[in-house]
Amino acid sequence: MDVRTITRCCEPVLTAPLNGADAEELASAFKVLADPARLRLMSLVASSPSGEVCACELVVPLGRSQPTISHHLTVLVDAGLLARERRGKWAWYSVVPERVALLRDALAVSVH
Amino acid sequence: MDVRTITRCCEPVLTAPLNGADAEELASAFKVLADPARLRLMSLVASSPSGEVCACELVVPLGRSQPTISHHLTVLVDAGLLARERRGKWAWYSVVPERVALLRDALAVSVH
DNA sequence: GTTTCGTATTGACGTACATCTATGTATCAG
DNA sequence: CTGATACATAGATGTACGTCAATACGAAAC
Repeated sequence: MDVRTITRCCEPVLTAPLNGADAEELASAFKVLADPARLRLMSLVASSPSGEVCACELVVPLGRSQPTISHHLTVLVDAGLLARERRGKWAWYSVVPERVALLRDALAVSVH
Repeated sequence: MDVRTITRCCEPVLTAPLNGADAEELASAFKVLADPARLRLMSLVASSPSGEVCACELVVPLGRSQPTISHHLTVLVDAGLLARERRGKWAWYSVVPERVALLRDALAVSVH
């Protein structure tokens, strides 16, 4: 998903019927979160005191190969959930809270 | 996912590091929402004035076969997101807002 | 009982994707 | 320049799952 759509994604699921396009977009967003490795990466980055984590600190705790971690981090960055900043040889990642909040708001419950 | 776990699922993603088991559980929950057909079903049921919808009203708007709709509805029920009630030949579905709220709360953002 | 209708299940097929190994790219040290 | 380090990319493989046609199940009508 294009990060530039961050201000408009996503329509609430539970207030009005979703059309096909909005459903595809929102499903793609949830698909990024629908993986245990990516959820753990999000939580590790978010729970860091400094708010950012070097990729080198993420391989061991997840117990996956370095390419796999790199792949998941790229997916999260492409989805706008993480921000990547390169410093020399290292890549530092931080959570984009506005993006998470948008997905959260998509699950707003309307009381009947 | 077992509906009986409704009161404990899920750990917040962004406040503390997720262990493997919690990550698996939460990923399974999001996986249910990571499908456009299921999101549209949720929105159609939720936006019904009466709060419940007959399965017979859900096939045409989604443009999929009846078995496919039935499959998705079963997935949503098994995940605790929808409740099914049979009345004679018909099956009526309603949203379980507490369950949606739990997933929503799992995306709570902790401000640094 | 028989038929009809609404829904659920089964089995098959194709696609998507998580993961790995191997390799490429970029940066720093010497 | 050379080697080492950190990360990304490419290609391959196995599994998961969305979808359908066909069938089974169950309830109501006659």
